[in-house]
Amino acid sequence: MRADAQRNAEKLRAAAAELFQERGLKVPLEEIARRAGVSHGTLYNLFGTREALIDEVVTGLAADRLDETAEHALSFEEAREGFAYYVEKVCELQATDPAVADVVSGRYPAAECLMAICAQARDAATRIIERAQLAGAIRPDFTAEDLLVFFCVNALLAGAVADTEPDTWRRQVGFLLDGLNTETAQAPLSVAPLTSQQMYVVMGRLAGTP
Amino acid sequence: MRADAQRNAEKLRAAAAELFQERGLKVPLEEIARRAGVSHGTLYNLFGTREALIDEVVTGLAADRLDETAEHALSFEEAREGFAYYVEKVCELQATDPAVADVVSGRYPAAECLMAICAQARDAATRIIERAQLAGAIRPDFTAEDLLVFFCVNALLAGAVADTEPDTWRRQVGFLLDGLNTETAQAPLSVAPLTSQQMYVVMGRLAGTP
DNA sequence: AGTGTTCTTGGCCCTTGGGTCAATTTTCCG
DNA sequence: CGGAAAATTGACCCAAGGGCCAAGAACACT
Repeated sequence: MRADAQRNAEKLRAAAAELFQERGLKVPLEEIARRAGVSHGTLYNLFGTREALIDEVVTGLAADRLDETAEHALSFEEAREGFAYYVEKVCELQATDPAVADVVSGRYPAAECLMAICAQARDAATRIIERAQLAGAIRPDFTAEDLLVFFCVNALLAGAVADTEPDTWRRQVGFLLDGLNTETAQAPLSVAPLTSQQMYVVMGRLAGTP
Repeated sequence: MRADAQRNAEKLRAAAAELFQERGLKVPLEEIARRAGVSHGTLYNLFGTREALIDEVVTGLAADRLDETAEHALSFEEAREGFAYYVEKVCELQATDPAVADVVSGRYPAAECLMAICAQARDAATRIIERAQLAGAIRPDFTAEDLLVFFCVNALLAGAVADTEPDTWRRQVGFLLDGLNTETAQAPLSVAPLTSQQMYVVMGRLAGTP
């Protein structure tokens, strides 16, 4: 790869990272090219698809913060508090960074690294949920799939309110957390939980991958 | 208005009602015209905008069923049961009829009748919630705005799962209902409820009216 | 039936965004 | 420095949808 191409790729990665964080992963490629100061043809030359570009920058965008959050959640003495922390913190990350919202929502299933991070989030959720359930802190019929679907939905809500009421999503999170307590009346759920595959399908549709 | 124009308008209303129920209020106008057997130019002639067309058919599409649901909810002896019935039933209507989902979500704020129905739903929600709160059945900090926002979010979820897992939304509804019980631990909410105006803005954005 | 009014038609333009490609420019290396 | 190889450019194409409008068809009144 020639030196100028190398430089352009770097500029594009930087511009993409910025714009992804500002406006989410579906920002027009053309704008990324513009911010990088190259023509959009060059972007297609160097990366080919949006997914490839995502894969090169998304780790730095989201993985670290998500991992940290999960780790910290598991370090709480009280499993319930750890769980509540995890849910709120992930939602907060989504609300403050559209790129994280899109990553957690598994938008762009064709982006391998993205989906890896998404799967990782699912695993972390499983561990945190199971720990809380073993401690008798949250209802036993709540699954990681339920939580990830909730995250997707929260991403939409948080995105919708970002510039006017940036914190309303916290109310819905509050209702959810209270609905998961073991003490709650807990009318048994009438519907089976989603499988992992079903969850990915649902998330894809929620994110609008037609 | 000439007789043929009258006939065409009727055919268009019928086609619109059908397609709105099948695919939601944002179905391409061009398809409505095609199903009605006229050119899309005619549709623009007779109605001008999508909103005008919506206004002429939406009452029949949604108002009756929503009213009935609210009325029935208020006829329960137990306020809590009435409330739970209302939430589940509205969500079910949304899940089985994309047009209802769009109406409740207040998509197309420019459509007067639509917004009237939406406001009516909000009033009904207020009455049902207040009754349940007076009976001590649900938490006092839950507002009609919270519920309408939840409905919007549910509309998105239900739409996303309609053809594969048409009932998953019931799980999230179950969590919400359990989260609203008065017995629940009820960590106080950290965020103020939305005002009515704010709610409409949020709903508009959720529905994707840019 | 004639004739003026009203409707319909379908082609055309606009916008957004993804994607392609021939011609041009830049780089690199002998 | 010169020329081959590599990269860049920006014009162009496509698709979906909304919307406009001049020409022609249908209607209705006399």
